[in-house]
Amino acid sequence: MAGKGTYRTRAQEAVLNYLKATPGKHHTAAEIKAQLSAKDQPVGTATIYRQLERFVAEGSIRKYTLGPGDSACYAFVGDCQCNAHFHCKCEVCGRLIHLNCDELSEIRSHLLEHYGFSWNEGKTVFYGVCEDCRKK
Amino acid sequence: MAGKGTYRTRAQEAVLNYLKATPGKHHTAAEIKAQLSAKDQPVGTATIYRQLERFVAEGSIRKYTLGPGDSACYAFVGDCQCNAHFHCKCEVCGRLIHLNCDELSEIRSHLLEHYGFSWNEGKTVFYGVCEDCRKK
DNA sequence: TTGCGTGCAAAGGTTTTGCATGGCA
DNA sequence: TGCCATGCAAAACCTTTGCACGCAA
Repeated sequence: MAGKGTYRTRAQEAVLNYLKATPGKHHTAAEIKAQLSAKDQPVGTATIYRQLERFVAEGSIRKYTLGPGDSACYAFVGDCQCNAHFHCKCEVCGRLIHLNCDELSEIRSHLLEHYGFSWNEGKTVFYGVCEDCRKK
Repeated sequence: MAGKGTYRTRAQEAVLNYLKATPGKHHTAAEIKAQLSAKDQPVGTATIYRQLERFVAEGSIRKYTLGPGDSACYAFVGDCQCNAHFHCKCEVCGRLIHLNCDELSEIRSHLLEHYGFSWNEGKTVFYGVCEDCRKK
């Protein structure tokens, strides 16, 4: 009884390598499927979702959700200190911004102190509109 | 040619009044439909979505999206728009906590001022672990 | 009367699940 | 060989859209 996530398979590597090739850049499930097919490494839709789910749980990749009806985005997380800073995602151009900010760190203690909520900064994404897109 | 949003109808009032009854509290479209049916004021699903869309555009209510697959939430907004509404989702029990907190509102101006990032609070969810689950 | 609002049903899109087959160890 | 992983198809899910009828003004 090896348990889940034991085997290393072709489809598994294909998905992870694809995301690994562009760290920090986000891709939808449909996009991944299309790209892998173009590379002669076709992977079934269900498998892609299952792998993505696994990688997210492992912490190798991160999931960004925009809203119902829209598709979710996934991006590779390097061994970079992504857990130590904050992410802002632009809803217009899709850009992902990384911030190191002590003032925002205060939110953490505030939430814990006043609401008993232990904030996982690494998994939280601030959605909004970035400077460039706002100028237009 | 009166234009859209001209008529005041039974279904329209029913939806708005339901949300108005619990300001700040969030409800899904399905929940609204079920509750109105229970009140002998049944409203079609499509109509509910159409009304919600209108009220959101008008600014009377607010839409919160959690993620693809999940349903969107809608809540009545009082006259004070300074009081932002934040969401914390527990990764353990899945509970959604919504809080009004002026201190957190400062994040918004901070992000805008220092990074030119216009934060969409409604779409942002803080992930972490809630008080109850942390005690275990 | 005019034409907006409604309701039903069907479509649209993303994600999940069932089940038999294929592949890793 | 023993299971896990895969893939196809179908289901589940939320939301939107088309169309004819009803209702507000």
